[in-house]
Amino acid sequence: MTRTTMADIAKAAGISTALVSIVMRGVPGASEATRARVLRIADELGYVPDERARKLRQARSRVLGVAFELQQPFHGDLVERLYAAAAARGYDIALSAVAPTRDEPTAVDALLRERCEAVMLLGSGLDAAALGALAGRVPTLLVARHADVDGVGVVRADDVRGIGLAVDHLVGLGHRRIAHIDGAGAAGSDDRRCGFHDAMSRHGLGRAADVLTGGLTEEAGARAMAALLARPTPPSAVIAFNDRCATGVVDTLLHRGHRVPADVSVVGYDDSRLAEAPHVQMTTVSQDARALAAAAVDQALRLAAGGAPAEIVLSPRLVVRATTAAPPGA
Amino acid sequence: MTRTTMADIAKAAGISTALVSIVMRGVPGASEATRARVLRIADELGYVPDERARKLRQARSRVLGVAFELQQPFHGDLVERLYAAAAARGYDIALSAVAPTRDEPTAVDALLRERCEAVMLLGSGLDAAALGALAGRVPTLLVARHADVDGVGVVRADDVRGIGLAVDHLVGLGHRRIAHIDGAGAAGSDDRRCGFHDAMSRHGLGRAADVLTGGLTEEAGARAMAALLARPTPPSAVIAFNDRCATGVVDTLLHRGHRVPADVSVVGYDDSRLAEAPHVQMTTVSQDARALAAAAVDQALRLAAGGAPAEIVLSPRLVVRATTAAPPGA
DNA sequence: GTGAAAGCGCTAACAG
DNA sequence: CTGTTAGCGCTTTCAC
Repeated sequence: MTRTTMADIAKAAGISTALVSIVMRGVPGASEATRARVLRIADELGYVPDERARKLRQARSRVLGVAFELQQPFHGDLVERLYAAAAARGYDIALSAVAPTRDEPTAVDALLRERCEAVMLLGSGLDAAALGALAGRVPTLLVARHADVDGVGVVRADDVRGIGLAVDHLVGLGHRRIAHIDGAGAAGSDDRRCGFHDAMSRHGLGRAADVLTGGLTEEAGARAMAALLARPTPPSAVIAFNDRCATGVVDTLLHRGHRVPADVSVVGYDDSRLAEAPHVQMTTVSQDARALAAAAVDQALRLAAGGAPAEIVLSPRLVVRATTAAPPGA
Repeated sequence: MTRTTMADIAKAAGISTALVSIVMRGVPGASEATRARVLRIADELGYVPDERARKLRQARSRVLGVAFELQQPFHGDLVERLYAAAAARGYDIALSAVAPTRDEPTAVDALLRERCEAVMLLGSGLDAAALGALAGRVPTLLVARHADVDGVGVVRADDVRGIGLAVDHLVGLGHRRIAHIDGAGAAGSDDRRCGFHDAMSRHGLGRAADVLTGGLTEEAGARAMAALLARPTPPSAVIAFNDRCATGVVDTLLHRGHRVPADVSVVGYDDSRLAEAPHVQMTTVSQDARALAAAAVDQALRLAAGGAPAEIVLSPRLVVRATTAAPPGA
C-alpha cells in the first residue's frame, strides 16, 4: 500500500524526477515520446501526485479555504459552486465544517494550518473583532453575509432588496397583513428585517409590518408560525428568513389545517434545493449560488494577490412558485 | 501577510528549529523555561504550524479522508461526529464533497492526492469494481452502506433489522396495509427493502407488503406518496427510505388534507436533525451517527495499520415520536 | 537540554 | 529536450 512517488517513475523510466514533474504538470519541456512513456508508467504504477509536497514547494498553495455549515442546504449549494469556480481558476478548495459540536474558530484554524491563500466564510457568525483579527492573518472573505470590517472582503446578495422583492410580490397579490419571521441575529437577518420594514413602509403598510424572532431552522419557523396563529388576526402572508425556516412555517400551517397558499402565502429565501423540490415549489428569493460563488472566488484571488477588499453586492431575484397566491377573499 | 515559520521563531529565540519543533509538539526534550519562551514568541509572531510540511515529513499523514454528500443531512451528522472521533485519536479529517455537479470519483481522487491514510465513503454509490480498485490503492471503508467487496471495510447499521423495527412498531399499533418507499438503488435500499418484506411476512402480511420506488429526496417521497394516494385503498402507514424522503411523504399528505398520524402514519430513517425538529417529531430509525462514526474511525485506523477489513454492523434503534399512531378506526 | 544535518515528495531555476 | 541542484517547512535521528 506504499505510495508510488515521482522517484519511482523516474527510475522505472530511466530519467530524472524533474522530467517526470514536467510531464505530470503537462508543461512544455518534454518530448512526445518521453511524455507518453512516463504517463504509461505512471498509470501502471498507480501513481497519484502528492498534493502536500507540491503545495509545499510552490510559492502559492493554490488552495482556497471554505468554512461552511454542515446543516445549511444553501451552504451546500454554495460549496458545490465554489468547487467549480475555483477549479476554473486552477485552485483547490479546502473544506472545514461548522456544526453544533465544532465551532467556527476551530474550523477556521484548521484552514489556516493548511496555508490557504484566502479563506471564505459562508454566513459567518464571527463578530467584527474576530473578523478583523483573522483578516490580519489571512485574506478573508465573507460570503452571503453583510459586515463592515476593515480589511475584510464581502460578497453577498442585496438582502434589503431581496426582501423588498418579496414584499412587492405579496402586496401586488393583494396582501396587506404580512409578517416576517427573521433570522434572530444570524448573518443577514438585520438587513432582511430592515428591508422588510422599508418595503412595507413604501407601500404604506408600515403599521402592518409584523416581525417575529425566528432562526435558521425548520424548528424556528414552526415556532414562530405557531405564535402567529395564536393571534386574533393572523397575517395572510409570511416571509421567512430562509427556505428551511419557511419549510417549518408551511409544515405548521398544514399540520393545523390551513392551506398554502389558499389561506396563507409563504415566501422563503435562498432558493436552495429545498425550495425547488416539486412537492414544495416554494416561492423564494434566489441569491444565485452560482454567481455568488464565482464572485467570491474572484475576489478571494484578488485579495490573495494583495488586492484591496471590496464589497460586492449581487442583485437577488424573486422566484415565484406555488406557495404564494392572492389572500382569501381578495 | 507572509507566514511565520519555525525558523523565524528559532531565530527570535536564539535557538534551533529542532527545539522549537519539540516545544510546538509538546513532546519532552525542552526545559520549562525554553518552552515558555518559545510559546510566547510564537504567539507574538502569530505562528501557525504548516500542516502540509508536517504531514510531508511524518511517515504517516494522520489524515483520514471523508467523501460525503453535501445535501444529505445524515451525512452532515456523520461528518460532525467523524471530526470528533478522529480528533480523539489525534487524526485530522480531509473533507471532499459529492454533489450533482461533482461526482464521487472526483471527490475520492482529491482525497488520494492528500495522502489520506484511509478513505471513508459515506453511503457511496460506487460499484463493486470501482470499490475493489480503490481498495487496492488505499485502505477503504464504506460507512452506512452494505457491500461485499474484497478488501473493503464496512461500518453500517443493520438495515434489515432497522426496517423490521419500524414494521413491528406499526403492526403493533394495528396497521396492516403498510407501504415502503424505497431508496431506488441508493446505498442500503436493497437491505431495507428485504427487511421490509421479511418483517411483513413474519407478521403474516407478506401480501400487504407494498413497495414503491422512491429515492433520497423530499421530492422522491412526495412523488411516491402521490402515487399511493391515487390507489383505491391507500396504505394506513408508510415507511420511507430516509428522513428526507419521509418529509416529502408527510408534506404531500398534509397538502392533500390528510392528517399525520391520524389518517396515515409515517416512519423515516436516519434520525437526522431533520427528524428531531420539534414541529416534525418524526418517528424514525436511528443509525446513531455517533456510534457509527466512532466505529468507522476505529476501523479506518485499523485498516491503515494493515489490519484486515471487517464488516461492523451496529444495531439500529427505533425512535418513536409523533408521526405514528394507531390506524383510523382501530 | 540542545543543535546539526538529513530528508519527506515535489518544483523551480539553471546547465548541459 | 533532459538532468542537476536547491530548497519549501517541518520532524527526526544522532551527536554534543
